[in-house]
Amino acid sequence: MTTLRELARHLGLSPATVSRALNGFPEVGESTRARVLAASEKFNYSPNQTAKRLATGKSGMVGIVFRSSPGHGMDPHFVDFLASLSEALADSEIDLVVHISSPVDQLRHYRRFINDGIVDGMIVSAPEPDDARVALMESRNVAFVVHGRGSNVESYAYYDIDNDGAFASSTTLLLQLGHRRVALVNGPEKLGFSRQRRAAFERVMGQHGLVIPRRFQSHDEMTEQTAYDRAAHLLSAVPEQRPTAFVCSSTLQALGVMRAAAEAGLAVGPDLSIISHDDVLPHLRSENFAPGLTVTRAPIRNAAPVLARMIMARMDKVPPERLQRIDKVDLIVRASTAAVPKWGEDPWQQ
Amino acid sequence: MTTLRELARHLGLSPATVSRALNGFPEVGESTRARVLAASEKFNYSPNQTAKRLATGKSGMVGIVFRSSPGHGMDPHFVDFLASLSEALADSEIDLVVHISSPVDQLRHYRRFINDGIVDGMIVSAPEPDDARVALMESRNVAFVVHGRGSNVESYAYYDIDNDGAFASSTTLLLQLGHRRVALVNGPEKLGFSRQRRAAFERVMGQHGLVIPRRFQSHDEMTEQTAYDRAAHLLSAVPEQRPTAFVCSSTLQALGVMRAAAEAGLAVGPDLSIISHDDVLPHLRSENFAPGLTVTRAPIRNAAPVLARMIMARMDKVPPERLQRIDKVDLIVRASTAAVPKWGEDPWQQ
DNA sequence: TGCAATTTTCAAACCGGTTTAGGTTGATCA
DNA sequence: TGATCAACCTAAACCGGTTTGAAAATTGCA
Repeated sequence: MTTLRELARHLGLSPATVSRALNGFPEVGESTRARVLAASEKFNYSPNQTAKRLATGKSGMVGIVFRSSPGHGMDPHFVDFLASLSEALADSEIDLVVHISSPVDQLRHYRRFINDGIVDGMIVSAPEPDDARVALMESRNVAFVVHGRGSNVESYAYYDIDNDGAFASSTTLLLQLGHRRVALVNGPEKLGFSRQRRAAFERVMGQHGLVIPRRFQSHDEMTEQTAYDRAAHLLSAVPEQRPTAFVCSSTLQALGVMRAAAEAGLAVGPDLSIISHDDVLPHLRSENFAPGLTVTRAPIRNAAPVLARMIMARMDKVPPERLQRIDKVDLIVRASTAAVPKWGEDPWQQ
Repeated sequence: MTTLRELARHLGLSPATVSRALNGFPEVGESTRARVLAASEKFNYSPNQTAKRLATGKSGMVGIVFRSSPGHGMDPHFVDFLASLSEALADSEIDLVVHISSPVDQLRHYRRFINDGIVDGMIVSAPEPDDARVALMESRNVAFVVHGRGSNVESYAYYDIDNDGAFASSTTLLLQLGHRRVALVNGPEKLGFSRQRRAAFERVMGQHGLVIPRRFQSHDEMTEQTAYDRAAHLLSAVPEQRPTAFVCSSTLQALGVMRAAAEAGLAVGPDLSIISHDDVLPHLRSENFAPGLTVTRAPIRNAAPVLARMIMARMDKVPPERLQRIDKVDLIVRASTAAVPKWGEDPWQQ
């Protein structure tokens, strides 16, 4: 391992000049810079990152903490997000330090990242309205960006999709098709995006004078199995008490509902409409479902490059208000949605 | 942020003593140590990791590079491994730096980790016989441990499962049940574990005088879809040219074969036997398959704590020969394997 | 040619820990 | 009482970069 000092000695220059030459400072003569660059190449010099960090006070690392519930493994959404994020950051020579922990231990990992000065930025996923992680980072003055929003009035840097627009469109479509008994299969109740989605759903339904009984909204882990359980239960009711349409928060959940529909002998489309939000996971292509699934589409991968840019901007002290972005989502209609069947035209009976 | 020097000033001690007191050196008086600990608590002192690293020359970080093929996302095996590894390392205050890259870019990431002194150890997955990553790390004298073995005669530290034993048992079981036309659905050809599995399969078949035609062994990415394609093709042949049993390298592949069997109108068990290796992924429980899948079982999560201990030992210069472990795997028989049907008792016709 | 203005380079301090090589104590022993 | 030794503590060097403040070299202009 060549050090900067050695390189300087070989060149008959001071470490200061070599450092400046390598980092592109303007106060170095062009011929000198060329010599330095050549020598650094020749001696295969590569600056010690740790020393650099100590001197500059920047670690060049960004931290991220994923949740993994004990028996469940990691949410495929997180996995896809992680993969695309790693790619997006690699271009900027930023390294990603990943911790995976149970939901309860999250804060412990954040503290470690922050107290020990391991990273100079954090990326937060799936925030809640008054998120403890956010509060911690704000009090410590750590740069961070958020994937999603805890509420509609956050002051931090975030990238979010237009959950409100997405679920308003979905709900409106179902209403236009004549559906009245629509059930919502949502994500965990506390999470920001779940709230946004639920609010949009209830608002649009409300505007049509429809009130959704409690049991036709569920807030759970977003797995195929829990959605299946939920849907199977609802579909086991007598026809006039069954939903004629489901709005799901993820394609995994939609799969669960489709399985329940199949078991109940209902044809998806003609007998039962299903619509879902689609984060476009690699192994789960909604266009290949049978029948093709109507979705609001917003690839989770799109978030990565944006958040990568944002965290770098935040580490350069760009004010967070400048770093807030909400992307529209597309509504893609396929065969899983159709006009309400005759037997299902009445709204819920309270 | 309190520094060590500030803490020392408050205590009327030298930084050296404080450092020693905090790190448990014996040459510090017990009363002094107590005072230091109390003060460090009171001032909420936490040593700057970067400074520590520079001084000690250790980074306290371990690197890992995962492959993610473009359209495919990350292999669920890797994901599960990552999650358990992160947990295992967290206990030792070791941080995991994760890069995710396409297979071709792997070496570039390894170089970055090593040249820039980001990590002081690497964890390698799915090695090949003359693995370029291994060669790089050996030439640079970097600590590393390997999940799996490139060949049976490696000198590095590794944790592997007894692939040979597993696939020998599976193959033997099928032969005992009367099967002769057994097809192998294996992982990528170059990888160490694929070679071990194939070798065991061919050896046991050979011992019974059976030679497997080329087209009845496939080496591919381990996805449901490719296994389905492969099996569907084989099962489309006339009955006397069809395999009566499949040996799969992962439960994902077994799912693909089961799907192909269903479409070919074959009942898994009575008409077609399927056996698979099972890494016990959280969402894919082989006991819940219909019918239950006969497997050789070795949870991939078991590897994490072992490898975590090993990499720490390697960083402490424990010689790699001491750090080699191969775990036996269990053969669990369920309903997916049964005696060969009458129409399938003849071996392959060349 | 002379002197100020501008470039270019350098010595030294700094980041915040660890570690080496010595110093002080006070107790022990002859 | 003075020498010896352990126990405890400290000053200063060190890790390998960056950055400040000033000096040296070059250039511009009268």
